[in-house]
Amino acid sequence: MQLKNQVEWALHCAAVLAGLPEGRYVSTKALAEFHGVPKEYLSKALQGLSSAGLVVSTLGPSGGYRLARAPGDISFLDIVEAIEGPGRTFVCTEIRRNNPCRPAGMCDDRPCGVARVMWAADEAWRASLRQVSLAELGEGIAEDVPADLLAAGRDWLLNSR
Amino acid sequence: MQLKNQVEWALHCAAVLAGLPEGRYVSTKALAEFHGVPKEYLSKALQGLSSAGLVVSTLGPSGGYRLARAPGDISFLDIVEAIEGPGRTFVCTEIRRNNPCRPAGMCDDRPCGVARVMWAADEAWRASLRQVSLAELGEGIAEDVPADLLAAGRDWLLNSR
DNA sequence: TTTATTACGGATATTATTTATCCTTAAGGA
DNA sequence: TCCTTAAGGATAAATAATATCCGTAATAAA
Repeated sequence: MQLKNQVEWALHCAAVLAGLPEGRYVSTKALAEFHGVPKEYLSKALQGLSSAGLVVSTLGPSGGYRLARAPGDISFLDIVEAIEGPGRTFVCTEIRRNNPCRPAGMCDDRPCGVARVMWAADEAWRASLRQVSLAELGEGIAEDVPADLLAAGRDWLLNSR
Repeated sequence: MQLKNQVEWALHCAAVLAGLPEGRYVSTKALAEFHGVPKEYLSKALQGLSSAGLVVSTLGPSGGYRLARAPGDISFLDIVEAIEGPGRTFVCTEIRRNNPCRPAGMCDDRPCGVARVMWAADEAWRASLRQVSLAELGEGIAEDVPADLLAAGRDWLLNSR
């Protein structure tokens, strides 16, 4: 079980967009070259962010994407779900119903005991992702990378057309 | 991203094994028919549990599997990892290295900020699974299913050959 | 107004993973 | 001796992930 690599790409793109000056757009092409990933496929990930309402797009030269909300209002979970969908990692196929000793309809109102535990773990995962925003990601990155290098990245992205 | 259905099968098999009298074995065939899943493929899952040391197998007629430890000493995480492997759900491909503005070797000692957050969520998931044992699963199931039905299931499994 | 650039979406191809099935081997019990 | 079993290798089928290609409409710049 592994998350799609588009999740990684989307998160890095979002991190980059979060660092840009208000109102500036960056194109798929620039994001793809900056991250060294295939443009056409990255485009699908960005469309996912767009249809989830996390980013806003605009057409034409100088078009591209920007965040739809403040970085503090976009969580990791928002982005992961935009790419992976809202489904759970554990899917219960109700194999308890195949039990030959089980009367039909028994406990059908209550989720299977196995699923209850697995879903609680899923929820712990989600809760962990929900509590970290792009703003906090930015703070973490600012501790790793000197400010002038971050600025150089911004300039590269904004002047790459 | 979805867990394999073998995870569900393995958990249900483990739950069943946890409810058996000490020292009794149940065959792949019985477990497969009880749960309504393909025997040959379930066998692979059980082999996974076996090579992870969670169950003990024995050959010949009246052979099969039993738990290797007390139900209280086997966690959900043990079983999930036996099937899915120990890897993380988020794999960092270090795309930050492709950043054209980044000096080679920069922060290579420190994991990427995106990965740090994703791995913390992975760890929350694991911690949640680690803290629930088969014994606790059994308690939860005992609340759902009347004792006589549980006994009927045990008998079915032990007398199915 | 023209032209270049862009996001968007559909169609398709390629590759990897999941989900099986089949068969042989060796061990164990009746 | 015979039947049953787990183990493991080989292979096939189905599904999902990872792309690539192309046409369309919108938009800004020239």
